[in-house]
Amino acid sequence: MTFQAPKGTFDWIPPRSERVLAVRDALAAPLRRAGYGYVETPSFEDTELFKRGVGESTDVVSKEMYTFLDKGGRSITLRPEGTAPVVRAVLQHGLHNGQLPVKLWYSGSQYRYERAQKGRYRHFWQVGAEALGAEDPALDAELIVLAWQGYAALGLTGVRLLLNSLGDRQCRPVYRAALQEFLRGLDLDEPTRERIEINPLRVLDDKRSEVQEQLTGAPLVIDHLCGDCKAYHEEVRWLLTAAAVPYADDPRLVRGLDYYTRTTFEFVHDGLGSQSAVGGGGRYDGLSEVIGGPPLPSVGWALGVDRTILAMEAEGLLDDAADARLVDVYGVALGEEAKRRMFLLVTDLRQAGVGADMAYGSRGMKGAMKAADRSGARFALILGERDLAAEAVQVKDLTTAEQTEVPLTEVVTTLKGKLK
RNA sequence: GUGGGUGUAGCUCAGCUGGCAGAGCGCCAGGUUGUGGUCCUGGAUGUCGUGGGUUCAAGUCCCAUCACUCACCCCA
Repeated sequence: MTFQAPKGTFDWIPPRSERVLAVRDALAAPLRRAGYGYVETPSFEDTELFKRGVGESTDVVSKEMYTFLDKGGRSITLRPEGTAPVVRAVLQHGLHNGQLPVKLWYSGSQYRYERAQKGRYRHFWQVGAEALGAEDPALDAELIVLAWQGYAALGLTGVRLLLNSLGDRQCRPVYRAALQEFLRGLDLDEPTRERIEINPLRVLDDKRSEVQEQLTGAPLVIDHLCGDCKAYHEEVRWLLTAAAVPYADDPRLVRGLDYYTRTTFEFVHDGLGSQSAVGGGGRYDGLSEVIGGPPLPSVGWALGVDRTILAMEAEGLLDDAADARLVDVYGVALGEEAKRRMFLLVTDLRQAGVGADMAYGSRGMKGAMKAADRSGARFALILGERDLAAEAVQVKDLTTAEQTEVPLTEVVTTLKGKLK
């Protein structure tokens, strides 16, 4: 009997798993430099938080949540997204009672019950950022710039930024009604007709060509923005241009979650199979109130870690051989006494900050050297009876095959010097 | 939830109109009893996804089932 990872999930294993850490670090670094503090929230929350925060009309809530009753009869849901939990944490701890905006970032697992395909899994990882409690286009622009810098730091060149505004509580309802009227006149299937009444903006996102063809004359949000929203949007665009972040206006860009208002954006890439977004976000001025808090206009984004790795793979940015190289030094000991001494030597090296591994088990010289080679280490340390007698170790450069004898007492400093 | 494709060694896959289970890579060992990578030789590993059916005989044909995968819907 063997087990496998649950349907729709997968494992990160070496060497590729190194990229998970690297991507998280690269995406988080710009945030830390911009004053975002780290927040970690539970992987599960009260189901009601998502129902109200994300919106009952969304697919995420209506069919993609992992929901169960705990032993106390409480309805619990594995988080399908990170924003609502962060807002909940901010409200719970009163962070918004201090200086605003509250700037936070997070990194963690998300769960959605969906049919898996390339770039879309039931368990996935995101790095997210939220700036809460301030209505300022500079904040929207700041977040977009920080995400852009994160992608750039990873070497990605194929990420494109799509930008739109969804309006606010003044202009959005007017637009919504106009769009509904237009959509009701189209020839659409039943599920789509239902969507017109529940969440009409999402119809614009339909990928089917027979639907897209009919949408050519659809009213656009951008034409219905009120004066405030228009000015806000123009300022965001101006700041992005000034910061030299290229973007494309996409008047059809909408988002799947109900809480978005005004600024909406998506980072897209062509290497994700049928998916297109590596990251996305926007402004959510009404979310706090929806879950019982005070008005707290905010903006944020979430970037998919596994999708970012897919994008990097598509651009040929992954180097498995380099990722497999974990140590710089590899010990090869011959005989029991030498092995004991090598164990201490390797421990000393690690203590001194030098990555070191050694051959375990009962491999012969040849096998141990082979292991040294496979480890990707630059140097092999060879220690046998002769060397022990001489109180020395053979240091072999595996790239040049050059070998020198170094006194045991000097090995650590010698290697530290060579690896500088 | 719906549709297509694929399940054979650790990995990538071949296996024709049914007739002894295969290759490459990887792994282990030897060639070299203290030296890796290249090279040579040898070796181990399979419930051919699972269950049933047809047949003298099934990896191969039929049915069912499960898994994986890609796509739709939707989304990071």
